[in-house]
Amino acid sequence: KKIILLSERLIEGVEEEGLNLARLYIPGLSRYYIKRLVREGYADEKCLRGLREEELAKVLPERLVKRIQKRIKEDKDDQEAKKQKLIAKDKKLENCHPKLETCNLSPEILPSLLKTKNSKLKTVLQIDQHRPDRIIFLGKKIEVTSTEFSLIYFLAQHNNQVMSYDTLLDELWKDEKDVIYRRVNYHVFNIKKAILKTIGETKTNIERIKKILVVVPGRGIMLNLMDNELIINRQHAPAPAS
DNA sequence: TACAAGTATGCCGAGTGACC
DNA sequence: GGTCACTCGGCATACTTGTA
Repeated sequence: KKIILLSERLIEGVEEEGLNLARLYIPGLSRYYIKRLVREGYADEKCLRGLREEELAKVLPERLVKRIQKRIKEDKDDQEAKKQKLIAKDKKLENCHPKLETCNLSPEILPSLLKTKNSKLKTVLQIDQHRPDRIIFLGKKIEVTSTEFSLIYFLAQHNNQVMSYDTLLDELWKDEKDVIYRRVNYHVFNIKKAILKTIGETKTNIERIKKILVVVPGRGIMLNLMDNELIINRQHAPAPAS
């Protein structure tokens, strides 16, 4: 246990007290800033959650503060969404399978009994909120920048919906007034390039990427995946064997 | 712990090519 | 010819890393 802890410290370059913060994998939260946070007594996500923006800004640069606040907000929203989803699922199960009610099975087990054939389809895109430095495409890790991650994450949250340039600009650059659609294009292009570089720049792959990251001329951009082809993880996921 | 140097990132301007 | 998507090079800034 001590050796595991030590190697984790070596990898992250922080003291033991800073490991909880390092495990958040927030881009820009380097060992230097982790140390500053620990020194101020903010050693984990819980501490950060209780902090106001102004307090965080005393220790960290504004840009990093915004990034942390955004992560905390998304975590909160996600927990709420999961709760609602579970409630809805339970209700659905009660209606469709009245007999199961009498089996004393937990709500966690019930859904697995009702899996459809579709759930066996291969995952195309996997996004882990705690690893904003990469996405997983067809089982392969693809490194992305924080902006690229935010973009793909937003598109994934609105899978199969054309997101207009205005919406994307509002969402990703809400504090800036002079952003132009070229920025969006630039990052979309970078994502495509990174994916193709990893999976291979063949004609088939190029076509496939075009069908998945659809640019609708004059309207916007859409992520086009089946529900079962897309996984958005909010928890630590095991690394793929690539 | 602090700082200098190196690296990564984000952005813009400009250019190209495809399509209508 | 106009519009749009894509690409590249260069620059400023933010961030990371090595080290005294």
